[in-house]
Amino acid sequence: MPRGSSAYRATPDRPWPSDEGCPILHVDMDAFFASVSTRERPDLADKPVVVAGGGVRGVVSSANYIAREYGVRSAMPASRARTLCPHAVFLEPEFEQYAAVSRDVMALFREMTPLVEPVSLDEAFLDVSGALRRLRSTPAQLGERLRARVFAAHRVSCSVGVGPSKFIAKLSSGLAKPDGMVVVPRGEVLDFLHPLPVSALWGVGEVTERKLRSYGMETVGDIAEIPLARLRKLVGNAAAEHLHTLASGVDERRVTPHNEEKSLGAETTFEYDYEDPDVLRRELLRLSGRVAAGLRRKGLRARTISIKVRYSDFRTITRAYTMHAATDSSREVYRHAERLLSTAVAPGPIRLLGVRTEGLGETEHEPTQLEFAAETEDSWREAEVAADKANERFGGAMVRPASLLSGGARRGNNRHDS
DNA sequence: TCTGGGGTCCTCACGCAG
DNA sequence: TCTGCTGCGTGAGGACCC
Repeated sequence: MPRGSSAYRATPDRPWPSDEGCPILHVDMDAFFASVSTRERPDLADKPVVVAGGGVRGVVSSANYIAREYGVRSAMPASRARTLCPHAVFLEPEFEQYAAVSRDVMALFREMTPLVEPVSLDEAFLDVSGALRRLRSTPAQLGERLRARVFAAHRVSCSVGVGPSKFIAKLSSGLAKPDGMVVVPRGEVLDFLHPLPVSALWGVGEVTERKLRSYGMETVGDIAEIPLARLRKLVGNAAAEHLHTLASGVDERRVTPHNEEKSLGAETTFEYDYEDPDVLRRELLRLSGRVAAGLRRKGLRARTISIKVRYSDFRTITRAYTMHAATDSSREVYRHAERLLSTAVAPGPIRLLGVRTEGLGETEHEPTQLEFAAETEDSWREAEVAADKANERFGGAMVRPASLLSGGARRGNNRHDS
């Protein structure tokens, strides 16, 4: 950007730029997992720290800013991170702790405004338009107050972007990192936006960036200028509309506190590739149980069951089956997943297996016609609900199918298998 | 370098029905 | 009766996000 991101920051001799008409805040925790895992460890304060899943196939979940100076990035294979920064301290992720801190931080946000939309454990959008008068503050003042409160309560820093829309607020928080705040005035959106590289647009990843660059489009301004019809030919209708609108500084998406879930799944990468049908079936049973338990916990049922298989050469396939009636039964999910695996998947060494459920709807306790036909289904479900309660009470998977009691596959980075 | 896990959304192909 | 068109549901795959 011509003015540089510093133009949108406050300095000791210059106040914040105008935040009038900028009610959207994007709050992003700085190197969240690494920060939480090291906040009780002053001995690690000046050392590179990498949080990465265990196993030979783990990837980096988070790296502190010292490790990033060596080129370590999240989603990078842990083996690569070790090569780049051999003296870094590698920590196992502590997901329960991250989730607990995240819950508390989101609760802090909700004290300011009910319009909080969590994006992930470590970031959220806030619409503070209703809170301005009540708290007698401007958006920038609220942003600074939030940052101070989060640090005081949890000793982890966060960055805040303030803007007229979600997209601008999100870009701003990225520029504010680490531990800062950026305000982009409503009247300066296009000046801010147009010099940025095309990859700054939400929805432009590696592939689309390559494509756009190959047609000479380097900046967001280039996207705004190109005729929509030409952009459609390049990236398809929906993406073209989306990119063109964002590049013109328009983003009318609201902050929505409750988004309905569209799918629920679980997958696992094995430490070694497996081909043995018994091992694969056991893993499928475990994954089906986890997914169905998740459905029951959330009061949901699914109509479509799909499985995902990644072969040793990284070729990935999915196979799906849609049922007449929705289910939340582990047994039912497994039955369809197993049939897909045995009939629709070519044999070969497999590194990843996944189960996903889609077409979600809320649980209706009135049994469906088909469930009447399947006389035993209700009693199975009752047994599964009882098992859920036992697992909830005693923690972990205390109650599980007998076939899971021994001889499982060696799994890699199992995030939720505590 | 050798690639996790949990998601959303889009495109395209195909079968089916009107 | 056959063909083309259109809309819809489904399935598969891919790109992208955190």
